Amino acid sequence: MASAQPQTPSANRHQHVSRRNKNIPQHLRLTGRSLEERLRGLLSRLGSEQRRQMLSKLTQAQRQRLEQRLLAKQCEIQRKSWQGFSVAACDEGADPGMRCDRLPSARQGRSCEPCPDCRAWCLSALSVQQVAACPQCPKPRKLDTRKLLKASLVQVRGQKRKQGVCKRKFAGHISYEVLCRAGPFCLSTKWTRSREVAEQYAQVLNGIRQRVLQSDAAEEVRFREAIAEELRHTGLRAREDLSLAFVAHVGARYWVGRTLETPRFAASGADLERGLMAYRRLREARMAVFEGACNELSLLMKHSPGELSEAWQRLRVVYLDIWEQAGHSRERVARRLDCLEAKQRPRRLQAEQRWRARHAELPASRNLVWPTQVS
DNA sequence: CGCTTAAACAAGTTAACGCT
DNA sequence: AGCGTTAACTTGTTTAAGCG
Repeated sequence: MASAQPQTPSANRHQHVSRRNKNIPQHLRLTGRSLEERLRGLLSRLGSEQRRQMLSKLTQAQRQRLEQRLLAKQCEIQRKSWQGFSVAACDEGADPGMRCDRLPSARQGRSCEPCPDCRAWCLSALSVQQVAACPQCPKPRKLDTRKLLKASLVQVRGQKRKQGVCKRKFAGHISYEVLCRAGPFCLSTKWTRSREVAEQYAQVLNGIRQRVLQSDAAEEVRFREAIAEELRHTGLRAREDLSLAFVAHVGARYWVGRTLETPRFAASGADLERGLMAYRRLREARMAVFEGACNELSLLMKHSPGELSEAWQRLRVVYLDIWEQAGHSRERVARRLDCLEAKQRPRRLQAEQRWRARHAELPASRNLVWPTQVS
């Protein structure tokens, strides 16, 4: 029977929570104003199935309040992250010597899509549609995952992001490194504990990148000139101030499932020239076959397996030479290549089988000649 | 349009070095 | 020797774009 005493909304809520608590073990029961904090802690310790069970026992109001807290926290992390710094998702109270982990992502089993406005990820145990409770995105919406992902990407592309500043934790100290891609070259600076210094480095690297992208000269020429011009402009020294270094990449997906990179070279003096020479040699070897975006089958439409194999042998030898000349063990690098090749082999063989099947279906006139064009 | 890759981006790992 | 620090890789993820 209902009490004769008039109850405030909060008293009502409290009684509701208490009824729900009957289904929950004593040590997990939730009461009073510490509800969200305790829930957050508990949920982080539970497995996914237990978490689901736990959440099913909560009231709508409890769930909403919890979600608001969680989303607000996630939004904060994401906001910082998208402002340009990679912010660790670790707890503030974690061991200062611990490395920080990346935020969970789709390929690691993320089961919901990001909020398109604040890019927060809701917990997998919570309903995707509850994203509407996010304080950053007050509009309730039914989530169409495809549209949603597209919208979020547009949003991010529209934002001006400070890219390339990597934040790391070394035994309690935060350090920053700046990385920047300029065409096939990946520039990096030394580590610094100062965020301001890192931002300054990022500006320099971004300046180099812009100059590389704007120039019409040959890749190596514009890279060399961009570094020189930007350093002249800023008054910084490549080696002394930035420890500026770079690696260059060439595609080798068909053979090893990924790009090949040169060893790391200092981006100044003779080392810069050695690095550019290494890249030139790799590039020349790679240019023997088509370089554009294509899958294994498309590549086989342009070159025979024999041609591709020959091209790979040349590229491989050049790659090993470059690493050996840079002071690395040829055997060790070769072993790594072998390992990558072995991983990629089934995929390559499957493509060759598919190609043979398709090749057999083509009219005889199209079977006779291999396209030799390399663009 | 869906699939695939190269390019770009970001973070993890290892090992060497210097300091106490 | 043990520990902190960081250079030098190494690997995973996302984005942009080509192709059937």
